[in-house]
Amino acid sequence: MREPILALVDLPNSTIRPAPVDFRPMSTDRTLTISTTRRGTAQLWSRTLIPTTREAPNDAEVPSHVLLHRAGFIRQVGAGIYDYLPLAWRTLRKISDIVRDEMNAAGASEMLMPALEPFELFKDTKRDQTYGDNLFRVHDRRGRINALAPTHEEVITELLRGCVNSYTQLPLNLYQIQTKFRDEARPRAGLLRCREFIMKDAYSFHLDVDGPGGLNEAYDAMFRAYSNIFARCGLDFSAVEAESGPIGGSASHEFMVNCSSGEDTVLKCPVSGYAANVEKCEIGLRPAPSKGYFAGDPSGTLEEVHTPGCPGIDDVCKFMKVKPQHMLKSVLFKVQSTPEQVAKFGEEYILAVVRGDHEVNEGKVKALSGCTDIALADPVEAIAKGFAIGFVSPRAAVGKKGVLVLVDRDAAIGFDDAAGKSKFWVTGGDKKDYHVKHFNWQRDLGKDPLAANAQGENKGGLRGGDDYLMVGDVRNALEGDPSPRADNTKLVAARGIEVGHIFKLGAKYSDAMGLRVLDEKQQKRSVIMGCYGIGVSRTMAACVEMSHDADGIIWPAALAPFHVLITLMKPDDPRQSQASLALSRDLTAAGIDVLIDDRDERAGVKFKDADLVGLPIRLTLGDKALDAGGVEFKARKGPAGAKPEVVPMGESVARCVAGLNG
RNA sequence: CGGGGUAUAGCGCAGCUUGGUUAGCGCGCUUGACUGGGGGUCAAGAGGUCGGCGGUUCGAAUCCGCCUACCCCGACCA
Repeated sequence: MREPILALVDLPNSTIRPAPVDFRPMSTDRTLTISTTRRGTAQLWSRTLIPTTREAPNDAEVPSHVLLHRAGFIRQVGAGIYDYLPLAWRTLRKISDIVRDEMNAAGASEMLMPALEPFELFKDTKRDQTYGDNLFRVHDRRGRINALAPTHEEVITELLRGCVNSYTQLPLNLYQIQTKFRDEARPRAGLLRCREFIMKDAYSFHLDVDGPGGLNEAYDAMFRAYSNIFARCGLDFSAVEAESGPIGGSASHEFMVNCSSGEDTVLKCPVSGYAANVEKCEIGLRPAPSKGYFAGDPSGTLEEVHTPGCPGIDDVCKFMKVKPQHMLKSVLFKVQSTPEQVAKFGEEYILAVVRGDHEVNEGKVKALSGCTDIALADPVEAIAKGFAIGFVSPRAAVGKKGVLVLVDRDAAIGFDDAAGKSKFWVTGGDKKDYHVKHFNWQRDLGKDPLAANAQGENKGGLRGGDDYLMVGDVRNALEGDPSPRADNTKLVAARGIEVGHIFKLGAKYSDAMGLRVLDEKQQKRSVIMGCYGIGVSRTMAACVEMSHDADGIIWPAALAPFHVLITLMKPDDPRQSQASLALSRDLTAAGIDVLIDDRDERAGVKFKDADLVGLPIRLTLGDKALDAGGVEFKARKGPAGAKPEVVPMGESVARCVAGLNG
């Protein structure tokens, strides 16, 4: 067996398995000094676990999954469950450290809550329902149900209820970095959608929304902190307006790592800087048709077409040889009324109509209708009410009480200005297996819909209101749509991976759980909350998605598990190993983390692994460079065929520092 | 939850259609020799409940049934 490199540092000869190396600088002065400067760490490749592989498992498809596996960062344990090996854990720690740094600087305090929670807590906020099957349930020995926490709003609100009762204790911002659990319907894409993942979640508490100490102030501080965090991580990211989703609340922003393989679509205005998730994105002013909405003669006689087994737009288009943009898509929502409301107004529905090639946006339907509590109608129930699901047209609403029709601007066209003729519409036949062509708004809804609206005819509408039909924006924005923030500017689409999300929650959780404080006027007031999440493990994967090449990962210096890899050409050679130890001492003293590849492998293997693992700088120590009194310096990120450069030993630390900062 | 697919050594795969000695191949691993700056060569090895259970059969990796796990598309998704 070859002489271990470690024997170079006076170690007892008796140790078979080498003891940890003392990488501290040799000094005659053994006085302990306290330093606030971070010292880098050094690690021998042969004495840690970095199981690189030439091939990835067949299961891995996305680049981050393949590369994190091949480079020895992660191993899969089960669906959506992974081991974080030493390199991964170092990177995760680096992310967490940056997160802590910025959260603390923004006035938040770190704490830790349990992963296991009594199930009752989720019943209090009805999230046992809204989270549904995504909530992991655990039965204990007494048959009680516990939840594995997917997030901690309930726990922290409950905590605060017990210890905060005066406005003088607010505002507060508390956070934790912890493993979260979600029983995802379909875990996928390696670390990007897991059932167990590491997350930073923060919760802020306020007496007011506005003013000093208010929610808006904390929200803005978190927005800045998040921007700092992702910038310091070295990520290319965008902050975009977002839908707040089932967690509830008003304003919300997502932080997206810009990456073509991302599964979220964002739309950006190149002029104003406005950016939003496709689910949230507003659409700017769309030019109204010259003759007005719904105006235009029929393109022909309303004609029924037998379309057996074609409930979907695609099926009909194929069957009838018509383009989706000539179809009307009608999507039925049911208003979620209380029993009292049902007694007063009956069952109520909203029919959203968009062009066949567009998608209905539920948030916009809520906004335009003024109904915040709606859900896709149950097909069976809807059919019983006379809506032929799959074959519904706007005509289905005519004559029915308690139905509001929302028509997207692009679907409310009667005369096609661009084509210079009446619009040809295909839509549902309102009975199973039939569609109609030559649909015309004015003729087939009985009268000019907007005029009928104004005159209170047609007897539709919600909650006794007058409108039975409204025209507006009820569809998802698309690339090329007008920007809502700049004239004559089109929205541009981009893909991203969500790594952070901040919300203004309001009093949703505090009201549900009775978290109230006494204000200066002795009044009980609901506490206003915000919550702020960062997917730590997802950030690591997103970084790899964003930054890799055919050879492997390319880590930004801030997230690299080690900053510098010293590749020893001949670990057995005393001159080389001695030089590597001296070099690593100097580097760690300068705060640089060093991995020394001391394996007895061929050069090719070591270089391939170096590229795969992707540390920012590789220093190669071999006879060539040593004879020249230096070390070879090569940046991982750089021109593909760049020749390594020999740097004099004395300048190597400075070069590394410069390379890492640059 | 709907649709599709896969399961054979640590990883990637062949064998199955048409059942039949000891289940193969590449990578990796161990030992040795030669090598030594981009996954080297040669030699000798170790490593398998063929995902599980049941059935058919003289005989099952192979045929049949059930189950499980994992992956992909969709639905879903702070």
